[in-house]
Amino acid sequence: MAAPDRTLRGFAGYTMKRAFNAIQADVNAALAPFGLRMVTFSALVVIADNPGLRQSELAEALMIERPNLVLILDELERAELISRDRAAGDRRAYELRATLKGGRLCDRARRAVTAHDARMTEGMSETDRQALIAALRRIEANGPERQAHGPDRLSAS
Amino acid sequence: MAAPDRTLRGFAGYTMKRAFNAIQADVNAALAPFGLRMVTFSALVVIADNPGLRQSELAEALMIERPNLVLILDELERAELISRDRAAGDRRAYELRATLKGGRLCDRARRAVTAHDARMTEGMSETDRQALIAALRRIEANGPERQAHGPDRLSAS
DNA sequence: TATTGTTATACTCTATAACTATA
DNA sequence: TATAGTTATAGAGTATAACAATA
Repeated sequence: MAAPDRTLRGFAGYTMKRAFNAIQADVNAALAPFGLRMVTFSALVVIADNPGLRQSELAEALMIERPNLVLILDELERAELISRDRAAGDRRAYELRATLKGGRLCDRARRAVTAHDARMTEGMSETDRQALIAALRRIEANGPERQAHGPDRLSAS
Repeated sequence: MAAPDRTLRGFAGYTMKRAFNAIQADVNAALAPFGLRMVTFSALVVIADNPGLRQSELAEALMIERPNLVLILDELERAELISRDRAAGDRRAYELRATLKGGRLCDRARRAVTAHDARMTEGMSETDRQALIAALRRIEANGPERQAHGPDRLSAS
């Protein structure tokens, strides 16, 4: 008998949801030894790559609502992986930086995630893997446009 | 300046999460006029394609835990899109079927989702689209093996 | 007045244990 | 004893409103 979900398999969304579930389970298992989850790893990498980044900039980069980012950063700060320092020019804001410990953990976790990524894309050529990422970015770009950061063009009701 | 998340962009998982978020928002918008969500649509399609399917079989096909499926089916049943009939041979089980109304709505919703899928993959060739789905299935297959449905081979602790 | 970070809160999704009725 | 469906519940993840401090 054919697979019960054969119709759904023709849709990119359904197949992507199943693939992402597999990825998420695997990457969280890969990150657990470091005390990280997918979202805390993502935040740590972006902070390490962009010293002095503000929380609101990080929230925008990761498409996380500001309130939800607070607990994520609390977790990283409690583990002494990042620091929140008052910004010099604007005393409302914090500048985020990875600590020495955070930078080291980030490097090790990155290698673990690189190995995880290779495991999940096993059997695909590097060209296929790049094509996959390009297709995913295309889909993201085709999605409903995010609210612009500039002055708003639509007057809401 | 480079994108703050440039490192993460090299990982399939991060880019897939963002692409899936875009897809989910768009498909739910496409399904809202039908009173459906992604998961209720998926359940309805599989039921329509497999008349007489049991709840546990549907749960396995969609990788939804049985308890979570109950409310989804309650919702479809309340909307008179599916029926739950006691199975003839096994009075514990229910046989799921789409009602006439459910079948019609399913057809219309499928067309809307097909249009949504085309919108999200706009700019990609049909070959690229098929390659994307193949890559996603490969990733799913590379994931942690699901528990087998046959006799278990591992004795749990 | 607007913005940064925060608190409180609510809603969805998901996972597990335990129950019932059947087998 | 095991299975199908159910109930209750708890944990994530995510979204919005409102606040204090600052601009």
